[in-house]
Amino acid sequence: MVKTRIAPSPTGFPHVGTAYIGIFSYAWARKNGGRFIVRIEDTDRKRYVKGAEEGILRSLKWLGLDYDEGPDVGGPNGPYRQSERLELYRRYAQQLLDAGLAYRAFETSEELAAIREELQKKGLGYGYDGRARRIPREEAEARAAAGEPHVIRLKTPDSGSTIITDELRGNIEFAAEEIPDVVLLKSDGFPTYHLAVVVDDHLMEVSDVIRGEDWLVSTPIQKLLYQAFGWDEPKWYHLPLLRAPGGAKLSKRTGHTSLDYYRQAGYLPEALRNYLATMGFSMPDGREIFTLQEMIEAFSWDRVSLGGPVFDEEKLRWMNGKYIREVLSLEEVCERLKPFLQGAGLGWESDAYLCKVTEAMRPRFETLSEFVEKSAYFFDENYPFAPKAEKELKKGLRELREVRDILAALPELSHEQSEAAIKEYAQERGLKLRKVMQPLRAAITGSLATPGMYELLEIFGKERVLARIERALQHAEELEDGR
RNA sequence: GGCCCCUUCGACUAGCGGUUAGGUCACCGCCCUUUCAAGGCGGCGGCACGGGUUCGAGUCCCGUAGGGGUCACCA
Repeated sequence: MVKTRIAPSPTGFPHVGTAYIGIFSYAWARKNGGRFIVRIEDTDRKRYVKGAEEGILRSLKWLGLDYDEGPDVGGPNGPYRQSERLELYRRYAQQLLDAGLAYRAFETSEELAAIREELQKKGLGYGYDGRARRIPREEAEARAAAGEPHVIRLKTPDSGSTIITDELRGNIEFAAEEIPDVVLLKSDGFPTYHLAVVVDDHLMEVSDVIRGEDWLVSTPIQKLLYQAFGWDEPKWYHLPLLRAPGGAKLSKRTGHTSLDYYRQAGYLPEALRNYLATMGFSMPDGREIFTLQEMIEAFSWDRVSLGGPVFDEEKLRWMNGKYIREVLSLEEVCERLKPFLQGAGLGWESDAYLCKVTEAMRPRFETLSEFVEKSAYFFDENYPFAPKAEKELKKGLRELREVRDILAALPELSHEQSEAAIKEYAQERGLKLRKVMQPLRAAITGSLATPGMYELLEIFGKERVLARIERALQHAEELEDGR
């Protein structure tokens, strides 16, 4: 059975990179009718951030990546939090020690720094020369028994090479000199990534490891570990890393990397997930808007490209707008807008009203928060007047008063009736339509960028329109006086 | 710097030996139009470079360059 996992570290906010890898892991598992699991890699006590795990799990769910096993849902191979599996790692480290495949090392961090520097001078790329291998077994055990702080290191080959198979790139060969005797168990008794990931992936029966390319060069270490334990290694897939505009790895400095940001900015999880999927994956028919389900159906590794994709928020915005105006139903969009309106302290008289406004605004906003920014005048009678709107008001006072009377004479401001009346008025007076529309628009919205006038009139209704015009007229007078 | 990976328009990508190198975002123009959008139509723009292999290379091989990753008791 195909089993994939996402293994985030709770060291901060939920990262888009986690979601990106998660989407591919999820798709591959579902494609094969397999399982997708979440494991929390919290073995670094220094970098642990309280609440980070919750944020990550919430984000995965938000994106629709439901997992079959995880720290909060359990599963047959738990616990799914590495900090709760320490005994396991110690036991397996001991096993390697007993087999002579690992050894205890007693250098302090200062000594290691010195060794590293020395090796650096000799032009060697990494930081430990394996000197503790020479400590006799009995002596090492005695020192350990006496409580001397130490780590356990993997004994890697002195010569030859290790060849790994990356499913996306083929065989990659690493010379023995490139594979250091890495630490497996730290002096605090916690495992390092290498030990923990191998033990857990094996015990949790992960068959396909899908992760970021930054892990590629550490794969031989893990392969060696699988061999040391006598276990079958999983298939390895290394996805290119997301880049920031300019090419550097996406980071806090170069762009928005927190999933919380995207949620708060009013991006839809469907759109973000869709956009992330296009970072490396493409549909056979070239379509860019597709559901998770459609991705799963069409998914194939030879449709995945290996160049590091640049994350372009501009295009994400476009895609989000596309979802708002073409993918989600109008009712769905209205629902999603509610928390954003509430967050801005705006209320709406009824769902029907909110939906009418949303319908009119639909082609005019690309994120949910943008709707709030551009639509406040629909939800507040004391809307402000933009400078440009004030200018239109002053220029068109006469037309505004006249059109007010025209509208006041109508029984109701339906699209059809308003249009007929306004057009007739403009024609009789020989006015360009915009000469009457712009002052009216400025008056009833305080803005010059709005939906069509007849929709506005219908949405507000006669009473509110007339009240708004009066208020604008008054505002214009105050402007005159102030001058 | 050593090692490893990657390389098609500014960005995301299609292409899997024979294509006028296609699509999307962005940008520009036109249309629609009461404003702003959306939408429609059109345009700009690319196979990093050099060698091979081949009747024929964006597609295969080698080299160079560029970009990225990695060299922790972090993941």
